[in-house]
Amino acid sequence: MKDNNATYVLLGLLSHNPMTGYDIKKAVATRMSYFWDLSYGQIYPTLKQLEKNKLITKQVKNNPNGPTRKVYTITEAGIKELQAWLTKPAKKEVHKYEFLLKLIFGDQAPPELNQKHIEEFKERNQKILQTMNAFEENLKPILNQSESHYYVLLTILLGKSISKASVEWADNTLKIFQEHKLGGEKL
Amino acid sequence: MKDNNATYVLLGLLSHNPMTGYDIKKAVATRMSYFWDLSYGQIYPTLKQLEKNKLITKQVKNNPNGPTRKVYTITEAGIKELQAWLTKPAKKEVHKYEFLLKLIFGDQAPPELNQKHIEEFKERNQKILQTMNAFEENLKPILNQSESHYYVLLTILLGKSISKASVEWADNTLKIFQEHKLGGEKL
DNA sequence: AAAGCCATGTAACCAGTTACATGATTCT
DNA sequence: AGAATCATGTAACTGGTTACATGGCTTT
Repeated sequence: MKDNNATYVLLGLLSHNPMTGYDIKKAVATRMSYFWDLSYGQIYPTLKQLEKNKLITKQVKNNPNGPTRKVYTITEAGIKELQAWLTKPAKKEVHKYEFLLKLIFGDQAPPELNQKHIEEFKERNQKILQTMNAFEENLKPILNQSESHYYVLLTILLGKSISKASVEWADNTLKIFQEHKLGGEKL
Repeated sequence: MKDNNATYVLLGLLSHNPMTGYDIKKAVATRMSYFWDLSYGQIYPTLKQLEKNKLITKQVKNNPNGPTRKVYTITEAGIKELQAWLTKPAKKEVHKYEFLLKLIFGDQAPPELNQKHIEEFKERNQKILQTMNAFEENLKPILNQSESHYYVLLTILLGKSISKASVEWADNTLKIFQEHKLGGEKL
């Protein structure tokens, strides 16, 4: 049994609801969009492997409009596996900020270009903030329906804080760029 | 010529100073620690390939105390390649928060465990904050020595803002956990 | 004496992306 | 009519990690 994170994302999601691979993709792309990602190239093979290890079971449902849906349900053994993983300390966060890679070598580029990278970073974060706010609004009215919603909310709140801090940094930095430009000097 | 990011990290660093593979590893681990990482398994093969493509040149320096140092210097063609890459828009940021993956499935675990994950996240971010503050202090006195230092500073400031926001989120979240525990209810 | 740093590198592996293939239904 | 969504999946590739190998010097 492989113990990569993809495995536990699937087990975790299936611990809430039986789902198809397609559903899982969508669930990750929405409620985990800020901090995780999974492609079909990971999902389908992992589902197959989890089934083989009896951590999930499959029900093939005939679908009149479209291909047959394969709905997966977590087993007792699957729940145990998930819970065991939860007790292990989390690895440290991994970040890849390609734009910072470009900015840190900014002395090799015209200031306008550096500014453009910062502006685009700002826009990406504003978009994330909007998405997170929308999730939060959707979540609020159903918060009492399931304990799991509280935990989803917590992850959204972190996404919001970080995006907000990122937008603020971008604003401050752009201001500095602007001041130096007005003065006619190089940064 | 491959155009993965490792290539441009090396070109960028070498655009500031001639360096060995070992130096590059250390430079990434310090000034880029917040937003990038490279292993020797990427560095040495990439250096070889960059040399073959004449974007960098190698000087073998005999080293009395230890193995021979291979110092790499960027060429004109290398600078051009770097600058061309800088003009391309940056890909969006990639984040992996394994602890959020554990937290989002927190309904499958005892509250103390979720709390522990948050506390460890907080500690990681406090450590980063300390490191960033130390970098900032080291940078301040030499800020005028080279334009590139300003750009390094900007990346440090973003790292600081995000870590600060993360610590604050952790504090707020832990407070909520504490309140619910005192009240005897489940979260 | 042992741990850690300096300094090189490779091979095997694991993680993750992308492009492709298929095809019906539903929305604009 | 065309685009998007539903729904499955694989193969080839790229990116990145880890473990190993080597060995002297320096610090505790």
